[in-house]
Amino acid sequence: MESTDQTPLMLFNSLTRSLEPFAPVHPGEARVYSCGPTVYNYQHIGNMRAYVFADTLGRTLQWKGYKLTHVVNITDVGHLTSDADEGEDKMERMAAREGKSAWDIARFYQQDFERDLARLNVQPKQHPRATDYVDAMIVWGKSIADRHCYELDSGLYFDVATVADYGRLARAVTEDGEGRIESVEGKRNAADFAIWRKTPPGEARQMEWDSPWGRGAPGWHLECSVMGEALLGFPFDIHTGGIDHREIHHPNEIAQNQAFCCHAKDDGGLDDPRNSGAKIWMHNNFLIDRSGKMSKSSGEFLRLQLLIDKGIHPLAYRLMCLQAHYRSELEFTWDNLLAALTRLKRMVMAVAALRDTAMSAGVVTHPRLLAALAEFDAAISDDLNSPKALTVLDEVLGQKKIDAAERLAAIARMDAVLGLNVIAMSRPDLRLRPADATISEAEIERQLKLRKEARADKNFAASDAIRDALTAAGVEVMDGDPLGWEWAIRV
RNA sequence: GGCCCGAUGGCGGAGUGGUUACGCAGAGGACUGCAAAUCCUUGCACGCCGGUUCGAUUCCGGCUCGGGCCUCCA
Repeated sequence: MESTDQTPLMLFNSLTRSLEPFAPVHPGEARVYSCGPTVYNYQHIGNMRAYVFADTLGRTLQWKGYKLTHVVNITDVGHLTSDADEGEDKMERMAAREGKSAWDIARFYQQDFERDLARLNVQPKQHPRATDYVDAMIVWGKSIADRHCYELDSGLYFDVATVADYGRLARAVTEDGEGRIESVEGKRNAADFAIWRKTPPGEARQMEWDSPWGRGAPGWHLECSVMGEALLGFPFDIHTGGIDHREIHHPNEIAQNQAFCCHAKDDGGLDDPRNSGAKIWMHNNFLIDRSGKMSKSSGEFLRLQLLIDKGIHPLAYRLMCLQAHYRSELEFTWDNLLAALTRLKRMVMAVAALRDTAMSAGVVTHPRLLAALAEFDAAISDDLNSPKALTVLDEVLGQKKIDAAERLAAIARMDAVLGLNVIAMSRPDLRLRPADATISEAEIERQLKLRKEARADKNFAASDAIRDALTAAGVEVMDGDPLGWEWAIRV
């Protein structure tokens, strides 16, 4: 085994706003919980950045030799469209719109979500559903109710003043001020949140359960605390989510965890990393779309399927994400996505050329390659600097004087972290048929055969006419390329 | 109104107290009937004003501009 993975893994902890060395709670293991989607609709490509990030984190932990346990929850309990205890339940609203049950809606969109994960080469993870943990949530609620909660007509509320350091993660003082949070009548603190929401008298919901606080549904922060504890045990190593969760959801989750863990206010608070449930809290920044199509409330929105329909391979999207640091905002543009697709294509071609040369992956012994692996390790160990790690991969691809089998081995190791699957893909895999294509592949091949004959006869007028016709049909002819042709991508 | 962040070449995006990525696009070359694809080479940057420093794109302050969150959101 090469000694290339010696750099300590440094991760940015949002709780302390600083880089910290990863020190596993359980020797040799890494336990990670990533906030998953609410499955009331399709996920847009902005949502998916969080899972590409979480997956890259998981792969990095594996590269470092840790046995990974990774949970991505599925929120299938409908949350209200507003946090002010009013508004519709998102799940039930969509169910009504589509004429299905809320349960069917949840199953359908969970399936779609998991299909997108697979397309992005996200490694399989545990996907617990909130509805399967309602009993556990009630048990949890009962355990903290006396010391930390109070009951109102609308439900059981958590008193954030009962735990130390509330809101440290958010770094924001949310006391009064001119906040726009509409306070629920009777709440002790503006930031108090529901542990359990009672179904209003006279109403009935598709998803509701009996509890000591009446029939209703769990508050939306509770499920993550409960499933995280149930599947990973407190404290676990890393909790991830989108940066938006840093302000409300995760501070509330932490408060619940503190209440569950210690039941005392002077327990060291969040200075003791065991009290927050997870030791490290990581947040990915947003994918920004200036066209405004990232918002689900806008009706039409960008999702992975749309990219695929245009003939853009989903791993180009993954590469686009990896080209930026996860903590930086990333601007989505079609140009940027296409740039990533071109880069991916060239990487795949370069690796395929290596596979043609080398019988099999070799053992990495060349000093330059060992140095490259060390550089790669240093890059990802520096809070997952994937853009830099990618340049190392590019460099190895360009080291044409070094033995192909050795390079293949080094690339395979890097690819296992990046998850781009360049090690196994070949050029035709990237040639996705656009949804609006009209000409068949067989017809394209037939036309190209005719064109080849015309060219052999030096009948260039005929061959150019065929090419023009193919171009009009959205097919790009490439004579000097073994692949022969490609779909033209129109965005 | 409150809290916070950013400003890097045509676009995207790393990084650094002194020589500074990388990708895509562009340019030149090889190849080609032409074009495309591919390969090789390559030009281009660090918002403005001060300060600290031998030296700042990198540190500090101010300004301008942009963005995010405070409301379901990755």
